[in-house]
Amino acid sequence: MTTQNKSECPAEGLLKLLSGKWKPQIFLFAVSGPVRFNGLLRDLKGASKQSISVALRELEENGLFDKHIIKQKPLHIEYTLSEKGQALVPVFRQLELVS
Amino acid sequence: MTTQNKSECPAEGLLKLLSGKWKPQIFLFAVSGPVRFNGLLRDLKGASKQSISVALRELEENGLFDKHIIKQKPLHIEYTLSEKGQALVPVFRQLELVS
DNA sequence: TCAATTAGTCAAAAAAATATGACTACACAA
DNA sequence: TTGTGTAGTCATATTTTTTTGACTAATTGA
Repeated sequence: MTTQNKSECPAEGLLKLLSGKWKPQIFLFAVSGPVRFNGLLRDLKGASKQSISVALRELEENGLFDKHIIKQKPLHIEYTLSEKGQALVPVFRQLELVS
Repeated sequence: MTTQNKSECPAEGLLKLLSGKWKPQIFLFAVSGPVRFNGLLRDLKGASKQSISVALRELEENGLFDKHIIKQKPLHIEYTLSEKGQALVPVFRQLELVS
């Protein structure tokens, strides 16, 4: 750590987390249902594997998404909104109203 | 414009605007009262003139802050939350609750 | 008139975020 | 055993954001 970040806006971390490139879109997709790596790669025109990978990891590490390994038939991984993630949905809606 | 940005999360622009470096802190200060360029330069340890200048301009251009030229005694400029800016305060509070 | 305070701008450098393209590894079907 | 789909990683560009430091310009106090 540097010298220490005194004060700070409490919402800052969350704002940063949610504003990265592709994050809002990924979040929006996730509101409608589970999201998958390759699906996003197809749907988000212009997004790279790397970006999607990083976005999903960060969203998961910060507890907004849950990562589920589905051992069924095709064997794949699903990302879904966690409870904390769900709690953000109304905040997003409010944000839209302000725009 | 490039090819065109189809879809998009409606809150995306606002998220981007608010998540830039120093922006959340500046916003937080503004909730307590008018903010000024040199005041922020003093209070935000590590922030550069440039960053503050850009942040204030962007917040103003996007209608979150109002810029007032105070012709009184010391003659200075004050930035205050606009109505739209005020409308964001409860959103920030909600955001804090989620964290 | 000299120095400080106000509020910036500008070009260039440094740092951080994203994209590119190659590569890995497992499962399944033909 | 070759090919397809799954889900990535990694090193290296490229792009964007932020910082640095020099400079401007008007106002005020001494």
